[in-house]
Formats: sequence, structure tokens, C-alpha cells
Amino acid sequence: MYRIEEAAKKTGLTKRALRYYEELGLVNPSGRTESGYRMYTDEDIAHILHVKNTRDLLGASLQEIKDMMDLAHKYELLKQGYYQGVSAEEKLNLLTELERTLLAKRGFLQEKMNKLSELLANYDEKLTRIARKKRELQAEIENEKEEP
Amino acid sequence: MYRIEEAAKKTGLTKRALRYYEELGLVNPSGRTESGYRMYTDEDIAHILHVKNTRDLLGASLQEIKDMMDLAHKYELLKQGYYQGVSAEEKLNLLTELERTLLAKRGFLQEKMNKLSELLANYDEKLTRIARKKRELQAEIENEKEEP
DNA sequence: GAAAACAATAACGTTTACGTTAACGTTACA
DNA sequence: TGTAACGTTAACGTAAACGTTATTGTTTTC
Repeated sequence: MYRIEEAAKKTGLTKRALRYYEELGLVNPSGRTESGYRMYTDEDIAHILHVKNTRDLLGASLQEIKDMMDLAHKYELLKQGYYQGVSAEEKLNLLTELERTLLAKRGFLQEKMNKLSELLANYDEKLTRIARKKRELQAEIENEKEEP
Repeated sequence: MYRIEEAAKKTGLTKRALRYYEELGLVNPSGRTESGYRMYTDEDIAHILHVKNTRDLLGASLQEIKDMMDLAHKYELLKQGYYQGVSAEEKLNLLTELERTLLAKRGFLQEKMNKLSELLANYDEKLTRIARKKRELQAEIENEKEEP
């Protein structure tokens, strides 16, 4: 179990950010000491890193991430056998909604990857052109040395 | 040549955003009408789309994008034969700096793609689990119909 | 056991990337 | 030809995501 400073170091976020994320309901440290200090477990850390990754990779807002997580949480509850009183039909509806959401996100992600690989190719092209130009210049410099 | 509203439609940005980008020096419409209306060419549109893509894909700030572009512009000048008075050594230095910057960005991009494909795999896993669960539930519902 | 280091909450401040409104000139068209 | 519809600049407003500071309590360390 870590206190907030350790958690900050392990995640690369600031302490302020961690408190802010908690305020938004995105991250809940597993416990508090008697005196009120936040305590983070390794699981908490992993969760925070996942949030950070989602933010950076998908460019999602913290609110969007929270919405995603709330949905995922619903799914966890269903999987673990809560929702006893709920009919199979209603469960099916929930699952279908989840599936739709995930598919949409998956599509978004896929599109993003495609564009990224285009960009990557673009960079590579530029890099090879630069490398060629560099060789030309180096040759030029060698020549100047020989015949001043 | 398009006026600002057309340019906004073609790029998916707002008119305000286009003016803002211009304020930052990120985008310069090729011309103005006599009365002061901004006029965008297809090349301008392509450039704007590139800026937008970089923003969305790399999550770069507009300032970072501008810095990148300024460097790229320097390279263009060099390639097109300006920099007459500049010695080969100095040109080589500029190219080396450019190369370093691009390599760093390339690495960043590559890392991002790796993480993204992890995330994609994660989504796919979740999706197959959901699909399986859905089939189970559907079977359950069928059974209930037969033996009520 | 006193200082230094770390924690908490609360509240105000800041940056980025625009949105919105105002006041005014330009273009298109019925 | 007048009135929408579109353009301009200027200036103030705003949401998100924290940063910073103040005040106060806790833990660690010498």
C-alpha cells in the first residue's frame, strides 16, 4: 500500500491530478488510514495507469473515461452474479448496449491506428530523404577538403 | 478558392477555430479578397487537415504543432535552394537537428501504436466474452419458452 | 520532543482551445 | 434596393484539467 506521493511517482501523475481524478469518481484509493491518508494498492496503480493510457491514447476526456468505466463496472456486476432479480431479457439488453459501445470504440481506435501508420510512413519517408541529403552534404565537405 | 465557411465545412473545424489557428501562425489562408475576406485553396485545406490530424492523433498542443511546422519549413527552404550563403557544415547541422527531432517523434508515435494495439486486443477480448455470454443468455431464454 | 517532511481540505488562479457577443462592413438575391 | 446571409476585428466568456497557495493536522527523523 502506498501513500499519495508514491502513487504519483508510480503513475507519472501529480498528487493534485490524483485527487482531482478521485473528485470526478475516476479513481478510488482502496482505503484511508485512521488519520485520513489515502492508501493506494498495486491494483489501484494499475487502474490509474489504465486511465492515463486511455486519456493519452484515445484523447478521451476524463468524463468520457468515467462513462466507459461505469459501463464496464455494470458488466462486472452482471458477470459476478449480482443482478439476481433481473430477467434474462434485460441482461441481454445490457449486454447488447455494452457491445454496441465497445464496437464503436473499437472502430474509433482502428481508424486512429490506420491514420497513425500513415503518419508513421510519412515520417519514415522524410527521414530517408534527410539521410540522403546528409550523405550528399558530407560528400561535398570531403571534396572541399581535397580541392580547396 | 473557398471562403471561411466552406473551409470550415471541408475541414470539420469551426470558423472560430480557423481564425484562432491563424492567430497562432499555424494556418495562413493563401490570400484575401480586396474587401478582406480570407480565401483558402485546396492546398490550404490539406494543410489544415494535417494540423487537425496531428492534434487528434498525437495529442500534441497547437504550440507543439507550430514548432514542428516551423522546423519543417526550415527544411523546405533548405531543400529549395535558399540558404545560399550558408556553409555545408551548417546545413549539415540543421539536417542533423531535424533528424533528431523527427526520430524522437517517430519513437513517440511507434510507442503509441504499440499501446494502441494492446488496447485493441483488450477490446476484442472483451467483445468475444460478451458475444459468448449473449449466446448463453439467448439459449436460456429459448429454454424458458419451451418449459415455462 | 522539535523540526522537517508529508498529508488533508478548501479555495482561488491559470492555461489551452476555442465559444459567444457586439459592432460593423460586404455579397447575394428576390 | 433593401434585407438576408456572410465576412471582419475586438473583446469578453467558458469548460476542462489541473497548479498554487493557505491553513491545519500527521509522521518521521534527528
